[in-house]
Amino acid sequence: MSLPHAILTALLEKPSSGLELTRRFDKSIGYFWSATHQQIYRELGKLEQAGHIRALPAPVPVRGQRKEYEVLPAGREELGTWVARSEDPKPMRAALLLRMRAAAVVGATGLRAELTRHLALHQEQLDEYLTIETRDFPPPRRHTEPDRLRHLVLRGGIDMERFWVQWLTDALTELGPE
Amino acid sequence: MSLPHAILTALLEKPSSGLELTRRFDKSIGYFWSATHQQIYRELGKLEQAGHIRALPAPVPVRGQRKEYEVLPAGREELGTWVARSEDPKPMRAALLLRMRAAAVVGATGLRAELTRHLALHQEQLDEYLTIETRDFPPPRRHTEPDRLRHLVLRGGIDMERFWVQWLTDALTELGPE
DNA sequence: CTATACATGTAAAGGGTTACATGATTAA
DNA sequence: TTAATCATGTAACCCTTTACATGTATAG
Repeated sequence: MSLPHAILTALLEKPSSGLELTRRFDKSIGYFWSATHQQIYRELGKLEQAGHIRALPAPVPVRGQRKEYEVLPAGREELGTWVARSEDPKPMRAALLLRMRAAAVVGATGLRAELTRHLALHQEQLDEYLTIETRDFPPPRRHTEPDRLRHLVLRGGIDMERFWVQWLTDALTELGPE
Repeated sequence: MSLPHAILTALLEKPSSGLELTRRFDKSIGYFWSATHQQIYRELGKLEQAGHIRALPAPVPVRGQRKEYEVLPAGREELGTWVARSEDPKPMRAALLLRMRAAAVVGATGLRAELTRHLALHQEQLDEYLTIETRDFPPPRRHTEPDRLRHLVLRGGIDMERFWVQWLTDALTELGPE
C-alpha cells in the first residue's frame, strides 16, 4: 500500500497532473518506487474518491484535458499516519541472482554478456544520480532536516547502484573471460 | 515470470515436496527470491501440467499426503533457455526510502525508531548469511564453476545487507539523537 | 482421544504490467 | 489538414498476499 502515499508525497511537493506525476516517478521518485501512468491514474481516482486529494476546479472537465490535483488536509493527515507506521523490509527480488543460481545447475551460457550489460546499465544510473547530487546538494550543505532527509534518500539510491556496480565487477573478474 | 524458474532450479538441486520448497525459499533461495506456499503449490500444478516436472509415483494420491516432484527433461531445457534470456534490472522498491521522503514533507515522527529497527533486522540477516558463507564456502575454495556461481550469489545477498547496514548507520548518525 | 505439527490446497483481493482506446493541442 | 505529441483513461492478465479449509501423522 505504498503507491498512494508516494503520490501524496509528490503532490505535496508540487501539485501536478497525472502525466507530470508519471514523469516525476520516472525520474526522482523512481529510484525507490516506480509506477506507470495507468497505475497513477487509477490511484488518483481512488485518492479523489477518498477525499484525500481534489482536482483543481476546471471550467469544463473534458477527457483528454489536463487535470491538476492538490492534496487536501485529510490526505496530509493520512500521509502523516503512514510515515509513523512500522513495516518490515521486504526481501529483495533480483532475477539476475536467480539466473546465476540456475546457471550453476544448467550451465552459464551467455551469463557473462548479461552481467556486462547490467554493469553498464547500473553504471549509467549511478552517474545520473551523482549528477543529481552535485546539482541539488552542492558542498556548502544546508542543515534543515527536510534537506538532510532528501539527501539521505538520494544517497540510498546512489549506494544501491554502487553495490550493483561493485558486485557485477567482482563477478565478472571472478568468472574470467569465458 | 521468475517463480517457475526458481522452482525448477530448486528441484534440480534436490527433488522436494511443496512444503520443503517453501522452507528452502524461506532460507537459501529467499535472499533473492521469496514465495509463499500458496504460490508454490499453484506453480507446481502449472509446471506439472506443462510437462516440466512430475510427481513421483505414489500408491494412492491423497490430499494432505506428501507429494514429491522431480524435473523432467523438458523442464531442464526450459530453464536453460530462460538462463540465456536477457532481462533489464527492475528499479528497486524500498518503502523505507519512500517513508523518508514523505518525512521530509510531513515531519519525521518516529522515523529514527524505525531506522533503528531496520538496522537490527538487516544486521541479523547479514550475520546469518555470513554464517552460511563460513559453513558452505570455507577458505580452501574449490574452483568448479558451479561453486563459484553459488558463492557469488550468496555474496550478492551479503553485500546487499551490508549496503543497508551501512546506509542505515549513516542515516542515524546524520539525523542525530532526535 | 486429543492436541499439535505436517502437508496440501482454495478463494478473494490487491497491485503491477501490457495492450489498447480516445480526445485535445500544436507544428509542418 | 494531417501528423505528431500531449493527456487521460479502460480492460485484461498475471503475480503476490492474506485468510481460510481440509486432511494426515504423531506424541502425550
